Amino acid sequence: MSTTSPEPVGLRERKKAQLRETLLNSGLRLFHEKGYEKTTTEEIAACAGVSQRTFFRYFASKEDVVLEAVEGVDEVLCAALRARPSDEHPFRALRNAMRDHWVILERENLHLQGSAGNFISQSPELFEANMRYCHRRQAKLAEVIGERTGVDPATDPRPSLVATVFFAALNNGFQTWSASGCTDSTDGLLRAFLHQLDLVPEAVCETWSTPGDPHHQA
Amino acid sequence: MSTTSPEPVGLRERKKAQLRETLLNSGLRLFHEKGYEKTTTEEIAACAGVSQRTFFRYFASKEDVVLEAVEGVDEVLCAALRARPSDEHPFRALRNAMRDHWVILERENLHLQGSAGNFISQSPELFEANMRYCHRRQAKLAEVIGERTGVDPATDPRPSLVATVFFAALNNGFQTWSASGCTDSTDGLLRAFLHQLDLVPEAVCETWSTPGDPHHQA
DNA sequence: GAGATTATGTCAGCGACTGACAAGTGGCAA
DNA sequence: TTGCCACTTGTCAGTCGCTGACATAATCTC
Repeated sequence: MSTTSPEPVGLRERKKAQLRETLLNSGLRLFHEKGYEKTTTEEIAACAGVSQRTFFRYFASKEDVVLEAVEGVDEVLCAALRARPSDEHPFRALRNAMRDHWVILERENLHLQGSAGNFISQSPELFEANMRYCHRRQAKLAEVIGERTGVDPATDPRPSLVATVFFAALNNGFQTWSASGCTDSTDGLLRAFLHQLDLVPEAVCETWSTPGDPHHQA
Repeated sequence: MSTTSPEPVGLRERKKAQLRETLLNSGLRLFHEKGYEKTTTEEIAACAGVSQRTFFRYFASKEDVVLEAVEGVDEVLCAALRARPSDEHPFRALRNAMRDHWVILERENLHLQGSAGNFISQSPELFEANMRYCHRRQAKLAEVIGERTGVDPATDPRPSLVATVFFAALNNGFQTWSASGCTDSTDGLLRAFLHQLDLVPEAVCETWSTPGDPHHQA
């Protein structure tokens, strides 16, 4: 794995971590093959060679399998955000981190988390489910934004607001992308994301361009 | 009801509409009394004097009962938005429509939809569920924004982006409001909403105020 | 190697939700 | 009014996500 986690020492802990990953892989693979809805938790468990009950001892819900994968992706995004110059405006930094993060994901595309991100993007079935995660995910992003700007997300609502708006724009981008056929795999999606992010200022404070001119360059 | 719907003519249709409303009222009342999670669909059905199966013939899911009520509230919001001067910036108009809409809701507070809105606000249990509706709800808002600005939401992504960001800010406001005790019923919530909405420009494009000065007047 | 922890399987059960079938009710024409 | 048709409803059985309880088996500790 690319994510740095402390290596478990005992045999028991090693087996546990191993089973968790087996379950995760089984779930993602089945979701990819048959679709999220058509995959049952029993199948995931059977695929990993354990009982359904054991599956639920490792994952609180079926959705959590997806969330687990997404969190891996988010870690890369947070790292990319931390790497941005600290004088960049938070939202702009997030936008640029998104672009950087995409490159990193593509570079490490062999990793599971990366393919999980793709698979979520490719399955409109998961779009709504993905939205549900956002408010869990935004907390982490808000944390990093708080670090960058030197404010405490617990007292200042702005970091989480930035994160929330960021995900909102992403969701919108995903919608337009999937509405427009979503033929190309990842490149078009990134473009859609960046496009939405760049439209946000106009959508909330800048001059709203004339209706006769709906198009404009990125 | 405050919502204008064509009166059903036949006895059959009238009974149907009546049962639908009975189920809706039963659901909302039980949610309010026992909480959303602790209310079963069987109880709602029994409370309305029908079988569970019949409940699911009127509502696709338990969540849809809440959505139904929220949609009533959204209609008021859309009307308030239409009433705003057309030269107002879409996001600003939405923000002001929110304030107007609140007044209307309070004035018609005896109506069911209004109390439903309150009840959702008061139940943190429903916050996550509420988020799920947003992307259904935003489509309607985007429609009205499209009317106002003279662009087609199907081709121009900005109306739905405005709506998405609007709901994102609202969600954030709800979070901070419920995190801070949520003692006052509705007035504090409106203030939290407006506060978040007013922070959005700063969060995405304007100057990010210094960390040493976390507070600022509304 | 014995005893205490911990992980797992099995089983039974709840609640949301669905399909199928039978029975009741309203609408309408002869 | 009668009789037929469409529609609505209840009942039943079943699926799936998810959980608690208990017994068994694996691991860890001494």
